[in-house]
Amino acid sequence: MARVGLTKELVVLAAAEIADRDGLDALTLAALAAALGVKTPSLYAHLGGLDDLRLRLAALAAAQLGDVLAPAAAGLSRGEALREIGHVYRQWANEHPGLYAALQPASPAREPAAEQVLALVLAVLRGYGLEGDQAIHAARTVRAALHGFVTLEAQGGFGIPVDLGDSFAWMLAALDRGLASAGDLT
Amino acid sequence: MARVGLTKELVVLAAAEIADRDGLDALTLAALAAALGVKTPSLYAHLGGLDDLRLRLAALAAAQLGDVLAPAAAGLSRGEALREIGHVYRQWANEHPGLYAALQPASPAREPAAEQVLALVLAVLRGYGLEGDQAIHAARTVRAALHGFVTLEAQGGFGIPVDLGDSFAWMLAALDRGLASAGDLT
DNA sequence: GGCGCTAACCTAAGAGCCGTAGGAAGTGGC
DNA sequence: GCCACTTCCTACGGCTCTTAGGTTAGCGCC
Repeated sequence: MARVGLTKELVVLAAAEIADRDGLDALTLAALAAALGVKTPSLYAHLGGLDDLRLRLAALAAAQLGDVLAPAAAGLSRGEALREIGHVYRQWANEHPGLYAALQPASPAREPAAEQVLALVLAVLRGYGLEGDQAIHAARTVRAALHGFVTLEAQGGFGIPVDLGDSFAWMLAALDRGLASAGDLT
Repeated sequence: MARVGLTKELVVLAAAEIADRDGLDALTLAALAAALGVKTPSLYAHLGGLDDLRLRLAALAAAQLGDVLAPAAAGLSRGEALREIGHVYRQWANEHPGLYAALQPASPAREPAAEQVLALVLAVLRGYGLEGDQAIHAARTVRAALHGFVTLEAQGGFGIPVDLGDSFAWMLAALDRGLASAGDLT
């Protein structure tokens, strides 16, 4: 019986590929096992099951997203930083639809990366003069807008034939103005 | 064999109740049949199957959401209208998590209601002086923010103990300022 | 009032999914 | 060379949706 030589890492990476290529729903243990040249039960040597796989995938996704976002805003401030973060976020989500979908629902597995991203966003918001609860409200606003846009885009939720890149840039500009005026109000 | 006397409408309403109470994932044909006091295959007399049920649920959800949104902004303009629409949207989504989830992914079934809501939003945006592509960008911005916030809230994606209602109101205010300044720029 | 048709409901069965149990075979340490 | 460990297997159970085919309840019509 030819051994394939799987490891947890290989299994999760293969799962990520399936999720990104065929959609998160198409990621079944049967499909994953087939992609690895193995029978389904063999996966249980490396995984605790489907739920465990999903958690690992969420952790991988959170780490990857954190890694691409971390350097995005370096040396930039306010509008430029927001725009850069937004575009990197959207690009990563578009390139990794399966992994992005795996981030929901929130799970403890992505806590560390989530805090990293939050810290990054809060740093940018300080440039707008936003701190304390104001900064939390603003961070949630930015996150909701980015997540909402990217999610709707992935599902084909935007029907009208107007360029999505333009709309996204417009949204980031509007957010910039909204955050700037919030900072001025304090 | 006591007949239950099902109709398509009753079946879909029962499905909506299950989805809102137990989550959309818990809505299986077996669970639905059990709730109706019937065996699973009997549902196929009223439905085309699980996919068909989901489409009908999406249509029901779109119609309901359209109905609560339609009168929300009556007689109001700009900031007030945006705030009112936002709060009604969030409240409905919070009260009907299963139905709200059934709206995704986009399906032809919700087209009519979607256009109704879009027209409503565009009318509000005209108050900001936004028309044409600008209005489309703005409508997408508003939709992304609302959808993102509500979705993250439903999944418990906001971890920090700062009041969510305050954050939502803050977001709507920031959107108002962002849209207002966009109108000024034209 | 009784017949027949429609449709609502059933049982049975098949394919696919996840997950568990228990056994065989390859691989590294002594 | 042998033993222990790990990987991988077959076999099975229970759940899902779905189809096929048969039975029965109730309404319209003669």
